Amino acid sequence: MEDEVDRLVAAWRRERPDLDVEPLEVLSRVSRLARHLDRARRLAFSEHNLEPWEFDVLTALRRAGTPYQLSPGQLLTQTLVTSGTMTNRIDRLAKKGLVERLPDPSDRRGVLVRLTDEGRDRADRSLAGLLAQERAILAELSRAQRGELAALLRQLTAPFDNIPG
Amino acid sequence: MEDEVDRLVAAWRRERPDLDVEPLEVLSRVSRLARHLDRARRLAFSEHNLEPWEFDVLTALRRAGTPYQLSPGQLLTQTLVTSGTMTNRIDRLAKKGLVERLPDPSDRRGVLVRLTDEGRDRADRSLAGLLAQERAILAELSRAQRGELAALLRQLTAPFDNIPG
DNA sequence: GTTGACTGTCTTGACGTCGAGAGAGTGTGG
DNA sequence: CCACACTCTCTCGACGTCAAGACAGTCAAC
Repeated sequence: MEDEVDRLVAAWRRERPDLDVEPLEVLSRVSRLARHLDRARRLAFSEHNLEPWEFDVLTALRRAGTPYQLSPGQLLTQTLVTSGTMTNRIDRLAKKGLVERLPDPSDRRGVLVRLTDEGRDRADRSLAGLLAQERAILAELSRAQRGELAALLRQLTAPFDNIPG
Repeated sequence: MEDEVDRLVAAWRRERPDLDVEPLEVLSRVSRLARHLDRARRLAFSEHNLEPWEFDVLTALRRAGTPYQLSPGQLLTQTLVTSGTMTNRIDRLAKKGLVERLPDPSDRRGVLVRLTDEGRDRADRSLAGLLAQERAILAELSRAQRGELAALLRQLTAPFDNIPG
């Protein structure tokens, strides 16, 4: 089955036969698929009255385990946003009663963001919804193919995640 | 090599052993990698004084071939943005002299967006830069692996690209 | 020809993100 | 113990995106 990137690559080969556009076969697909996923997630979360960015923060805290708290800095590296954005997100989530800010007892510059009980419930319920949706998207592939795909992607993400950049 | 998604999945297995989080192995990596790619592209384009969104529009027109023109609607499907966003992008590119708006001779509702000579040069020059950067990122994989990865991703993107959604 | 559904583009207002930098606090080397 | 470089969070203004809807134009059925 052909996709939009096949058409894109064919067009470049016609217009710029002097260039090797093979990299686009992988990375343009990654970018476009991510964009489609964003849209699908937005739709799935709207049933739970959650925005994708809210999900990202709440689940990062949920994953941390009891007592469900992380510093803003730790949340940054997990969600790949800037510090200004995270301050804003925490403000809005706190106003909705899903998280609360506590002073970090061991560093007076620092802050700890803690999930409230309601925040924890919202995180748990929306995760199940997300997984159902993602399973449907991945039904195109066999279990073995999904494993291969995950392994190949890991090779590309690992350098970004480990060499801090 | 471990990546952030490995840590994320391990955390869920500890916190929610009742759930099957296998889908995250693939789709969280796609989302995170796309985010890293965005940042890298922004950096690469800044050498050419171009924003990623400008690149997306200019190259879509460049790929169309002589006379380098497409309707706003065609640009929408290629760039996955909404119509309001595209209107705004075209306005800004027109103000910079990289594209111009022409009335569509065959449909008076319609508009054609055409690349100017300078727009074309910018598209061509920045594409080469992007490809170089992407080649570096993909050097982690063998040629055969890149082919496999592209094929697996195509299976996931094709439904989105073909069933209009 | 008119009607009515549809299409293509643009307008508007709200929202979220970013980049740059400020301010408070830490901790190490001299 | 003091300076200085560094870390952490927050502030601010500019910007780009989105969703919803307005509006003009098209086209097929009658």
